[in-house]
Amino acid sequence: MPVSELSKAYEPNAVEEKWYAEWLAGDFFKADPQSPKPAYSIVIPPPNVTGMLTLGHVLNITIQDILARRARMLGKEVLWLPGTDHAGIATQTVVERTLKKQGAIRHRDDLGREKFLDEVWKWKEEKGGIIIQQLKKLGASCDWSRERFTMDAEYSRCVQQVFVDLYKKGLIYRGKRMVNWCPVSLTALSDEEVIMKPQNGTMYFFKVEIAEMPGTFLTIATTRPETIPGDTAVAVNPRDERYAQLIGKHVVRPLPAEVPREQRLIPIIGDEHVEFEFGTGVLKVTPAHDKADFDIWARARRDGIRRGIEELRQMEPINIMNPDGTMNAFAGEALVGLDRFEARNVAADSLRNQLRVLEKEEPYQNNVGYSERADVPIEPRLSEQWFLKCPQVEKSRNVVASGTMRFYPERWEKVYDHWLEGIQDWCVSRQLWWGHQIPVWRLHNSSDWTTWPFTFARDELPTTTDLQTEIGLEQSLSKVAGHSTFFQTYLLDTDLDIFASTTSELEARELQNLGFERDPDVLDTWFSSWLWPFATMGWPEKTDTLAKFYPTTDLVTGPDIIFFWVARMIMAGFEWMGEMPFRNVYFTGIIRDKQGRKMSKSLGNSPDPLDLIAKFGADALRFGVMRSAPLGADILFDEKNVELGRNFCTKLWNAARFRQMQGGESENEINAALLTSDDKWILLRLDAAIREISAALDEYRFSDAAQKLYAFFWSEFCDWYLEASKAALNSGDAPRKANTLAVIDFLLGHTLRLMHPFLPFITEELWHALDFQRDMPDAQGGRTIMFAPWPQPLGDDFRERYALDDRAERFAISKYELVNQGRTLRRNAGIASKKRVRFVLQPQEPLPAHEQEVLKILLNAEPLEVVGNFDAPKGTPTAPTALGTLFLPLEGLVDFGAERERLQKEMVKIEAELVKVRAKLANPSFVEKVPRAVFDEHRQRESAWAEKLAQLQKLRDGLGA
RNA sequence: GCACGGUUAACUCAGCGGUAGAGUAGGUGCCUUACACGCACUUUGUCGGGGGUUCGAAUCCCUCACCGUGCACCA
Repeated sequence: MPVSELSKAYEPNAVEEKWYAEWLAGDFFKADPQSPKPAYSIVIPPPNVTGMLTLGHVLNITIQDILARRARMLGKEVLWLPGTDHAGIATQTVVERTLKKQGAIRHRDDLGREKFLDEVWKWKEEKGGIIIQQLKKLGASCDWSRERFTMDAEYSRCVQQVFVDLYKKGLIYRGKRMVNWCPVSLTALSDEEVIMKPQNGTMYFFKVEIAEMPGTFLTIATTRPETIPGDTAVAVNPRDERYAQLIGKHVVRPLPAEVPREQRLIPIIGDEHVEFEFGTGVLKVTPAHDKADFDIWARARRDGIRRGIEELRQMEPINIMNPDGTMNAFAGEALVGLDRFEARNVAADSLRNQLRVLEKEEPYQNNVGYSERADVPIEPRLSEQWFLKCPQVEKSRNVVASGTMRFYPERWEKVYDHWLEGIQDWCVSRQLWWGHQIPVWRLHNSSDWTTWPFTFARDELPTTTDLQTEIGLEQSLSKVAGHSTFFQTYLLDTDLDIFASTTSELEARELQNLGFERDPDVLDTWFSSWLWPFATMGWPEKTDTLAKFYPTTDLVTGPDIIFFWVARMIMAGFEWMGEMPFRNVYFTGIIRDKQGRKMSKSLGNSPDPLDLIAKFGADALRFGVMRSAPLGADILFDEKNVELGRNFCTKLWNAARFRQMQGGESENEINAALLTSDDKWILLRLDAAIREISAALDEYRFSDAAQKLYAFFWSEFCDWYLEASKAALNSGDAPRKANTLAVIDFLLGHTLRLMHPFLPFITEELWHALDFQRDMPDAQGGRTIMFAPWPQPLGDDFRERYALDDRAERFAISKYELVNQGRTLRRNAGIASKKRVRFVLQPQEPLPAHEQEVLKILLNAEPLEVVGNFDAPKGTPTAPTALGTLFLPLEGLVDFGAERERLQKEMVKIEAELVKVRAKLANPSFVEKVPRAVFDEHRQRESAWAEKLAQLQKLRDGLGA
C-alpha cells in the first residue's frame, strides 16, 4: 500500500504550500449555486483591508474553516464568502499618519480630498492583498472567486441605494444634535464608538453671586471649569426647598471675566433631573458641551416658549470650542487658543486666584467617554449630522428572543435584546474622506450646508414650491432629467427625493457640471458592513447565489461587534431581504496573553501568527488555538498550546509511518472471526469518539471536539491499541497480521477524516500517502479528503457483524488495568521500563495464547509465566486484578519495607472509600429513599472494595510484621 | 446603579445531584527497532466564605466576598 515513503519528520511548510495550491487548482472551494446538494453558507467578517493577521483572526477563521470543511464532508454545497472592509476611520488614520511620517504632508488638507483619496487607494492596492494571502496560509477554504470589498463599485451602489431607500421611507434625516465628537479624528462618532473609562480628576466648588440678592451666593460643583463661559443657565431641582424660591432669578457667571457683568447674567431654572444629593444640588448648564445639559436647555426653552418667557425662548447654546478641542473666542481672553485640558487648569486658576470664588477642590473619579480609535476623551458637540432611525427593530429582537436565530453562547441573547430595547438613532455621517460619500446633493451656493434645507421636523421642511422659486430648482432638474435614466428613478420621484440619489462616479461628475454639490461627508463604515450578507451575493438583483445561499447558516464573530455589526445586519436582512441574514451566530472569546491581558502592540504581547506558522505549521497553530478555546470563554494564548498542536501532528505523522512500515495492502476487509479483544475495544472507542466529536461540533464546542480527538488518538489509539497490535504484527501469523492492518487502516481512515477540519494539511497529505483516496469516488474523497464523507457512528449491523459486545470490551479494559498494575509493580521495584523481566500470572480463567502475547508486550515481560497456581516467595510484589493475580518475582531482591509501604498506601485509600460508602449504606433514610439502582450500585461498590482490601491485607500479612 | 459571566490540583480548564477529572507544569526512570515534538510510572485538591434544600451538593436555592464583561450614569 505505501505509495511514497513518509519522511522521518513531518515538514509542514512544504506540505501546506503544496496542498493549498492543489485545492485552488481543483476549484474545491468554489460554491455552485446550481448544485443539488443542500446549501451551507457563511460570510466572513471582513477584516480591515489594510489589516494584518492577528491571533484573533486565527481563531475566527479557523472556526469558520472547521465549519465549512465539515459541512463539505457532510455532503453540503458550501459557500464561504470572503472579502475585506474599507474601515473608514482606521484606514484613513493609518494612511494620514504614514504620509505625515514621510513628511509628505502636515495635514490631509495639504493634499486635498481627491489626491488624498488617491493615496488611500494606492495604499489599499499595496496592502489590501496581504491579509487575504495570510488567510490562505492558515488554510482558509474560502471561495476566492467571490472575494468582495466594501467599496467595490457594485457594493457602493448597494450602499447608496439603501441610503436613498431609507431616506424615502423617512428613516434617515438630518438633524442638529449633540453628537460624540472626536477632536483628533475631527469627526462625529456613533454611541458605540465611545467607550467609558474611569478617570481621576478634580471636583471644583465655586460660588456665584445671585444678581437680585447682592452678597448672597450659590455654590456650584463642576469637573469642567473651562466650560463656564459656555454656561447659559444654572439649574436646581424645583422640589429642592433650599433653592426653589430662587428660580427665575439670575446669577453672575464668573467667566469670561472681561465681559461686562450684565452680559454674564444667566437665569436660574428649575429641572427635575437635578439631583439634590449630588455636589451642591446646583448644576451649571452648558448646552453646547454636554448632552444632559443640552436636554435641560431644550426643556427650559420649550417651557419658555410655552409660557411666553422671552428670556428662556431666546436662550441659545454658546459654543466655546473649536472642532479640534481648543477654545475659541467665546471662551474669553484667558482661554482662547488653549487646549481644553490646559484651559481647565487656567480656568480653575482664575477662579482660585483672580476671582477668589473657588471654595474647595476635591479629588474625584468619574467616567469619561473616550474615542475608541483615537483614545482621547470625546467632546460632546452640537452639530448637524445624518441620523438613522433603525428599521425592523421589533422583528430583529423577536427573531433572537424566540430562538429562531440561535446565539452561541446563549447569554449574548440578553445583551443583544437589552441593546435593541434601548436603541437610539444612529449617527451615520462621518467627517472623513475615506468611505462612501453620502449620496445627497444640493445646488451649489444655494445655502449653507449646516442649515439648508434639512431640518428634522417634517412640517418645517420647505415646500417644493418654495424651493423652486427660491433656487430655480425646476430649471436645473429638467437639465438633469435629460442626462440619465438613473437620476430619473431617484431624483424626480417625489418632492423630497430630489436631494438623494444613487450615483456612479460618472453621474456624479455630470451632476457637478449641472451646478449641484455633494454632501462632503461619508457614511459610517458599518453603514456598508451591515449589508454584507446579501450585498456580497449580488443584491439587489435576484441572483442564483442569493436564492441558494441566503440566509446564511452560521456567522462567526467577536462579541465586541455585536451592536456595531451583528444587530445591524439582522435589521438590514429583514429590511431588504425580508429574512434574517443567518441562522446561528457563534461568538468567539477574546484572545489574551497567558497573564490574561489583552493583546496590544504597546505591550508587545501579541505574537505574529505567521511566525508561529513558520515555526510550527498552520495545522499546529489551528489545533493549539482551538484546543484551548472553550465556548464562551476568553482564550489565554500561550505558545505552549501551539507546541502541543505541533506535537500532535508529529504523533499523527509517526503513527502513519508506523502503519506504512508494516507494509501490506490496505484493501483487506476486516474479518470478524479474527478480531481480538483489542480490536473490538478500539472499534468501540472509535464509535464513541465519532459520536462525541460530532455532537461537540454540532453544538459549536470546538475545544471539546479537539480535546476528544487528542485523547482518543493519542491515549487510546496510539498508547494502547497500536502497542497491543504489535503482538499480532510481530506474530508471523499472516492472516492475523493482515486483519490487524485492516483494523488499523479502518481506524486511520476514520481518524484522518475526523481530524481534517482541524488539521486540513497533514490529513490531506496522509490521506494520499496512505492511499486512502484510492478506492473512493472522485467526488467523495478520491481527489481530496475534503469531500470524504464525515464518519458516521458504527451502526447496530456493524456491531453485530463484528461482535462488538460488552464482554470483549470489558475484557480489554481489565487487561489494561492489569498492565497498569504490573507496570506499577515494576516501577516500585525500581526496574527500568525497558528492562525485560519475569512476570507470573495466575489467571482467573484460561488466557488465549494471543492475549498472553499482548500482555508480554505491554508489560515488557520476558518471560510471562501463566500458571494455575503460583506459590509466591514471601514478599513478592503482587497485584490482585479482575483477570487474575499478577506477581513480579524478584529473586533475592525483595525490599519488604517498600512493598509493605506500597500496600499500606493503597489500603488507606480503599479504607477511606469504604468508610464513606458504608456510612451511606448504614443511613436508614438512604436505604429507604434512594432509587434501587443507586442502592445496588453502592452495595456492589462496597463489596468490591471490601474484597480488594482483604486481598491486600492478606498480602501485607504475608510479609510479616 | 442594573445585568451577565466567573471563582475546582502550581497553571489553564472540564465536570453541573450519586466513587473529584484532563492537559500542562513538577518528580523519577528510560535515546525500548513509529515517535525524546517520545515512553512508563508518579505527587498535588477545606471544588471562594457562610447558610439552606436533599438520604446525598463541586453540582440546586439564598447570601456575602473577590475578579471580569456589558449597559446606564450626577454636574
